[in-house]
Amino acid sequence: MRWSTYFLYTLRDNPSDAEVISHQLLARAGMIDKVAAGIYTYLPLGWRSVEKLQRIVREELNTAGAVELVMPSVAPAELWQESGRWQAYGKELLRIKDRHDREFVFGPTHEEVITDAVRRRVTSYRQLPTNLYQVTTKFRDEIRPRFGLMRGREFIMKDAYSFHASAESLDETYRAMERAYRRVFDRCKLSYTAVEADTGNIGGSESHEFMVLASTGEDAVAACACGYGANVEKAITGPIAPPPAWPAPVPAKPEAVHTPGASSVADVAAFLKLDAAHFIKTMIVETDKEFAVALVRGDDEVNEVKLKNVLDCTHLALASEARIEQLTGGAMGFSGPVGLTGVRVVADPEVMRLAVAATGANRADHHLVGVVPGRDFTPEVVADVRVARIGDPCPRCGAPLDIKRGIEVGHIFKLGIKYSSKMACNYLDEKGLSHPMIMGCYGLGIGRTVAAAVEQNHDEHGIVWPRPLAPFEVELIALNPDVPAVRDAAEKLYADLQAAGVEVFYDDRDERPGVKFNDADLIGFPVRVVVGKKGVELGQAELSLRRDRVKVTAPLADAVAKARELLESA
RNA sequence: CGGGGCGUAGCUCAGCCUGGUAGAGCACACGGUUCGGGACCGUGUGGUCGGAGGUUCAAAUCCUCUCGCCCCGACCA
Repeated sequence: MRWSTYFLYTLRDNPSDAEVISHQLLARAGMIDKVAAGIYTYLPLGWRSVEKLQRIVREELNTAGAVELVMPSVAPAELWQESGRWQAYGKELLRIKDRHDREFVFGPTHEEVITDAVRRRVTSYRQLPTNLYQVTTKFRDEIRPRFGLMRGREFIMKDAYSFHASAESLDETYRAMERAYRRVFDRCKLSYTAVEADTGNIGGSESHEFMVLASTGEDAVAACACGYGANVEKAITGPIAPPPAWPAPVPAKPEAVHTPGASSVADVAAFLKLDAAHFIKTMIVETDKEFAVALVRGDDEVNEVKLKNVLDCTHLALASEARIEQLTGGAMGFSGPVGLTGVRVVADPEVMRLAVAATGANRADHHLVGVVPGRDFTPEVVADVRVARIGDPCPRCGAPLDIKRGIEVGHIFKLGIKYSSKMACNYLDEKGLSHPMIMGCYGLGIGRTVAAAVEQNHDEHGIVWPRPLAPFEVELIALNPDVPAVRDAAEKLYADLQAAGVEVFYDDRDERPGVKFNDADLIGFPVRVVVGKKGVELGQAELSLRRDRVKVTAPLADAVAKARELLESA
């Protein structure tokens, strides 16, 4: 491809709305173009990367036994009403009406459509398992799209759905998909980790996320050298260190202490000369079902995802000040579990391990000290609801956990019968009995993976594409295209590289050398071949790898072979 | 949805506080000099100052409303 006839326009300045490096570089390199918040055009160069990733994904999924199809973006509301998600999905679901006022959704995911397609065809265990996938454009009307391709509203995603007659069969496919994902990300040369994850509103029993490690990642993952890894939403830990010894005799019953104006744990701890870990932090929450109270140790934070699962609810928020006063009889900021009635109390195990503690007195400007869990209050539920912290013991081996940030590029779920039971997607077993099919679903963000690759592979000059995702493999630069000898040498190299099957992008523009070099660094193809006046006089071309930018020269006649050699090491 | 910020030329931005003929750099066009790491000189093209309403002799500038975009938070597969 010749630059002069291609559609590539690089930017000298970062777009003012680009925050993260992948967004800045993809925009400056002329690969994406924002059309509206969270909605992008893939320009020709960007689309080539996307297509390369799609090809890799298709190859690995086909190998794993999945079969490709394409479902429509727009689906009738009836299917979503049948699954219950018309109600449950919320505002992220883009709902549209046609000219007859019939309601449709622009699909954010396709469980309903695929389940409908399968139930109308598959009726016997003999037809199972089956695993279907597509690579399509999805739309989720995110509250706040951001970070370019990393959290768009419209985005390209590969989604696969498998149907089974047994949990064993699902497990087999789940493992096969996990292996396929590993091969995809390995082939893209990405540094990633697969971690245990929460299933969120999709539902299901088991779930893993594939995280590309990057400081700009939106998710935090807890990881241990022993191999344990989990999204912090899900991460569990071993028992954490107890607080320092209680500095006074433990009273027979809690004593109220005047703590004027001090409601944060840090303030009260300083005031009472106690450690934050001596406190029981009391959070009053409101769910779609009830009000509830969550207790964690004073130096811990409540993990809302874990709490949601414990309370079995879909929405959860902090209760209003008025509600808190009504439920506890005291001011906000001074709540505690002692004497609380009429609400479910969920205590973290670390709270129950406290020998003695301090907490709010349910009375303005007062705290209770000498509270003994189990003696002075008894929670309805004891369950892990704390956020894992860096340095906490690994639940498997006890070593300190590390917490890193990651970009979620893939997520696989064991769905179970959540959709098949609601939508009557059933099969007959060998005895003629009807059962809902057991399902799995497997998502992989295409655009997000390309963005993650840039986050992980760049330097101060621009993108450093891993070869499998690079739009082109070689950038050929004719430094002085107006010099006939240079032009001829470059043209011959261009033709020879193409004949050798190398994806070559030929910068034949009438630009100054500096412009061409800087653009080459910015768009970041793995190998650069430069033909200039001095080199041509010596019969030489200059080659370099984008990764280290170390220049070597080779006779023009050997330049193609040298370029291929460099590509192999790219 | 709460808090904050920004909308002025294709891009990045100044001008707004304190109302008075709309600016710079880059890009683009033409001429010339240059040509191995984002050249220089000269000339030139290009803007309903996001939109609507209001105040005023006069509004990019002040006021009201509205739309869009960005950041923080809440939310979320």
